[in-house]
Amino acid sequence: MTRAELDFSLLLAGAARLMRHSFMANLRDSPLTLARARMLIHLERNEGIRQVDLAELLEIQPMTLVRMVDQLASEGLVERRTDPADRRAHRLYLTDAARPQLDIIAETAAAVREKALVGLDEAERAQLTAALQRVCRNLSDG
Amino acid sequence: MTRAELDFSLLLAGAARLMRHSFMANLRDSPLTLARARMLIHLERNEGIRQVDLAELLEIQPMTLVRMVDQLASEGLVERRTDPADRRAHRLYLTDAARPQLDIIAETAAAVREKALVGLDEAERAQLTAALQRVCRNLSDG
DNA sequence: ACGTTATAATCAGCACATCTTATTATCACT
DNA sequence: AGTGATAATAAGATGTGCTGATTATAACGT
Repeated sequence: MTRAELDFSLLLAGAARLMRHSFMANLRDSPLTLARARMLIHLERNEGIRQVDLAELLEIQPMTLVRMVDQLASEGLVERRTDPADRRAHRLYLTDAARPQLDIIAETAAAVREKALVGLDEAERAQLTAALQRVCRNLSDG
Repeated sequence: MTRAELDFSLLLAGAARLMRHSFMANLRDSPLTLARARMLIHLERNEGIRQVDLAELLEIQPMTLVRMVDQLASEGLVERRTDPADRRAHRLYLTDAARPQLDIIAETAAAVREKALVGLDEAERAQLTAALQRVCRNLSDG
């Protein structure tokens, strides 16, 4: 661990990079990536959401979401249905094929979390979670 | 903050993404990015390092580093010199033009850190840093 | 001394996540 | 009916990473 790693930005970026490696290693045989998993999870909790609203939830640009939906749709995990009340809009739904993928995501996330948090007790884990949530809030506004 | 954000992997990835946005916003008029900044910082502390060794330090593939060195060299921030003792190898050096960039990096990192850590006292910041370092160690091995 | 193997860098080509700018269809409001 | 906003998308770019193949050089074993 060099001194450079002590800087917060690099430390956070490094942790995220390592976590993503770990996540991907657990998903080697799956069409999923962390970003796609993130999208599926949000979709599970917000089925029927419009693309523009999901993009805002994920804090990405609508066009970025279009591409991700294209991929997930081509893999048969997500379905676009035109909104009957607004023919400009598409509403997004998970397919049956997506359900087992969501289970895999949950297992993978649990495995990565356990590996990442080895040596931290419950209180420390709660503190870390709370601190990261605070960081997200701080960086989100403005 | 949805329930999905509570999952550790997504929370960490989200925090890193927001941090990177913030970092980039602070560097809008610069040729630097977070990855390039990371490389320059490691280079500052290890001038004359060979590419393969820097790649290992950064935990990226040598080819990935070649591209980054190409970019930084084309911007005049980094210089390749052939190793007199091993004509296969290049040793990397910062140019004078890189020094002010390193100052900018330090300022940007400080600004981002302050924005990210608003509302956390010194003890909480130290805990967060320690926890993230532990996470990095945990995810690094294996 | 020579041949094999390992190493350093690079070429070529790809994948993913992300952006910006512009376009099209549709909606909402006046 | 006309104007402006909105939803999705097209087109094209960038940044960050990968794998596999290639070239030059070094190191080692016999």
